[in-house]
Amino acid sequence: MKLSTRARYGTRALLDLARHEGEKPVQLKEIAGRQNISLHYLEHIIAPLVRAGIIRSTRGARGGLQLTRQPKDVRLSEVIQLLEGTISPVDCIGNPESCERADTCVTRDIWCEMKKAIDATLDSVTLQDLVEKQERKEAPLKQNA
Amino acid sequence: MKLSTRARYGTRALLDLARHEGEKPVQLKEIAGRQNISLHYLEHIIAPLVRAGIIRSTRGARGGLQLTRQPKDVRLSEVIQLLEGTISPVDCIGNPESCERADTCVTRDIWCEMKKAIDATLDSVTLQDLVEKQERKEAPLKQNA
DNA sequence: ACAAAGTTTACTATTTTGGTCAACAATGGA
DNA sequence: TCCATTGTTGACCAAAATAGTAAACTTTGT
Ligand code: FES
Ligand code: FES
Repeated sequence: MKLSTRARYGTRALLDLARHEGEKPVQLKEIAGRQNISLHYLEHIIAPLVRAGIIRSTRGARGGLQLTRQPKDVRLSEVIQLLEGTISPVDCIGNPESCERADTCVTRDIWCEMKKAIDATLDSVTLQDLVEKQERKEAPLKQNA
Repeated sequence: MKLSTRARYGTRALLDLARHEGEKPVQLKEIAGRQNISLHYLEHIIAPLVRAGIIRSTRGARGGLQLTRQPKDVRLSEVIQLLEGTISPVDCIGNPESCERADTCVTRDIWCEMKKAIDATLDSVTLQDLVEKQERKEAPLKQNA
């Protein structure tokens, strides 16, 4: 029950992108540098997000990445789903055929509830939430003043 | 974010044990047979449960396994914890040192909430719940009569 | 044309998972 | 006492997933 580095790096990259977005696209290289993630590896991680249309990319000189939606409209549930492939603790949730006698299996119901709990948690958080949280954490002096 | 077979097999084995408990110990061989799990593999899976004292084992002729507590006092959270090692989606929940700058990391907070959600779900289910659920599923005719 | 970006494919090393096997230890019964 | 039976342990192994590297390729602005 571990999250892969893809999910963690990807989320951080997306958060980084959200925070540094402006008129101009943000280069993958910058994100990799700031987040201390291998550029080559990050390319692989970002790919599914681009394919899914969460990120728009423009190649060539002065190219880079941009979010296609506002951060408040990007839920972590969707992000993790794309990065992790699936969040199901067991395969038979998605396709009951993977286990024999899935219809009489009682543990399956429990794993199913687990998935729901995870989904609900991730669904309640948007990229905007993360951005705001980060800003609060990075400006503690202002809070105390 | 997948559960290992150890967690799934182990839970099923424990459920099987709870259902077939009587005066005499239940043999690992029987459980393996009923649940269609490799005996040798199941030995390894059961081991941490014995070590943790959830199961009492007696060796030798006519030996076998017995629960040390009533099924209603065995929570899945504890079982999965033992079988899976940890339920944390990331290491830095348990030991914050594993990530650098864990104190300013906002994604960590999210993963932490995920863990809480999972824990809560598993904590709300006991072995007894599973047994009852199973019995309801296996006797649908009686329900309809 | 050229340099600067992202894209894609191929490859690799390491770790985790999911087992198997065999020696061993303890126990009850003949 | 000895043996069959049952659980315990540690060594070992193959396959898959994970994490990462490298390089060729495509697109685009200047
Ligand atoms: S049906 Fe898949 S775990 Fe039981
Ligand atoms: S501190 Fe561990 S994920 Fe950020």
